[in-house]
Amino acid sequence: MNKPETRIQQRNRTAILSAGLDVFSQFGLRGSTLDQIAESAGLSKPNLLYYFRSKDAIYTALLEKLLETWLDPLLKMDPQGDPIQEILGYVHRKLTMSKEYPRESRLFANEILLGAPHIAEHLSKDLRALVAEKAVVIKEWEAAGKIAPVDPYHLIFSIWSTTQHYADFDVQVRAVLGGIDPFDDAMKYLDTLFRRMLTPPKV
Amino acid sequence: MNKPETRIQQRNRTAILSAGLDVFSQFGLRGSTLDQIAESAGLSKPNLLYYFRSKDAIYTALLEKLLETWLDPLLKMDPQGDPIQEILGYVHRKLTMSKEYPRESRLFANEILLGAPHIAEHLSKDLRALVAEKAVVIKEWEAAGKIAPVDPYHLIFSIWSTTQHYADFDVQVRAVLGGIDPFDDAMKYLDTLFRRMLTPPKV
DNA sequence: TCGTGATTTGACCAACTGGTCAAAGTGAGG
DNA sequence: CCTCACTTTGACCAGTTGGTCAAATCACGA
Repeated sequence: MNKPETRIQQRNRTAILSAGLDVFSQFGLRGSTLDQIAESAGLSKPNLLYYFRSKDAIYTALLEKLLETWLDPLLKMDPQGDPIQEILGYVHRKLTMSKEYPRESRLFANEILLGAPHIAEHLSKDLRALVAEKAVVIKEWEAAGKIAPVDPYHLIFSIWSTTQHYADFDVQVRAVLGGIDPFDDAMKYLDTLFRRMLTPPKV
Repeated sequence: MNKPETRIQQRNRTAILSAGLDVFSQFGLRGSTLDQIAESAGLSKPNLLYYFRSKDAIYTALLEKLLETWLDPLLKMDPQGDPIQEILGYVHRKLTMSKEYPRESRLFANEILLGAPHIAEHLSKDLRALVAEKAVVIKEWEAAGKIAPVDPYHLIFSIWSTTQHYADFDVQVRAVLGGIDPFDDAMKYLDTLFRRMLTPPKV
């Protein structure tokens, strides 16, 4: 049923999504115009709309593609691994994503900040299920005495917030630090923070 | 020079700012229209513009008023107080603000996410100075052995991010938790998180 | 080389939106 | 009750923007 994509289609769709990511992450959905995206993609506006039905379609396609990538680090947290290493590894991966993919982080943040109208369902289904599953794992680690007692949901929220902060609030972080690159120190700090949080008290 | 405000001016300006906060925090600057704000304020559009020069003027006025309120909790951190109590008190106040003033938090978050074009200068002056000052205090507490060694800047970032997360990403938090009010558990969790982070190791 | 479907575009449109303005309405002090 | 400054508004405008369309151009297999 699905016709295979021609090389031109592939190239142009990719260019449009890339341009869309650039523009949407800077100005938000309502703040971005088709002309901006078209120019950034090196295409004419009608040509954009030949590949995507509407502005919203570009935005939605982008979000959906993004969601997988975004959940992947949590998915990779291994129930069989060493608990503290697994959680710290998750923090590490998440912070690295903030550094490597700040545009994606900001696009996502903007969507949620404005009420997540395009992905509400996804959040309350897939995301919720995934977090619930990992929360169980964390509770088991706790029961086994491998980590200190902790609310797994809020632990995850705090990992999300602290790591994404360096992408989403980048301007503020740099204003406060005066231009020093924050990521190295952030990694050390967050490692310490969650290590102290999770290390079981000596008996 | 400044004429005193009449009662009508006071009432209407207040109504406009309140409506602006409501609308801007939901849709962002570009996503909000004067008509929306006017309707929400119970005024006609030209009447809005009798009180504020432009849409941007409403937004800017709102941001400036907000900034004081926003920094106040950090300002109140007392160098003379008990270190751990002071920092945990700050966390507490900040989370309470997320609960009581989510619109303000989201408005602020949106501004920064989009590059903080209206308050960039403020961030790199006032905010930066305030944080630097408090960082010194925290370092002194550390030197006195009252708290565990910690990077004061990233400590503050992590307090901002974890507390504001409950306002800014409210939709996501509630989607994951399935409607349970997050704030009580969040308070317990964050108290634990920062207490474990800051409690000095036994010698 | 040709024909056909895929691709591209200039011209255009309707809706929306920020902002203006002249005129009408209103209320508090004299 | 009158006046004058303050307040309010309907009508309007110009720029922007998402989206359409018919016609032109291109690319590729036969």
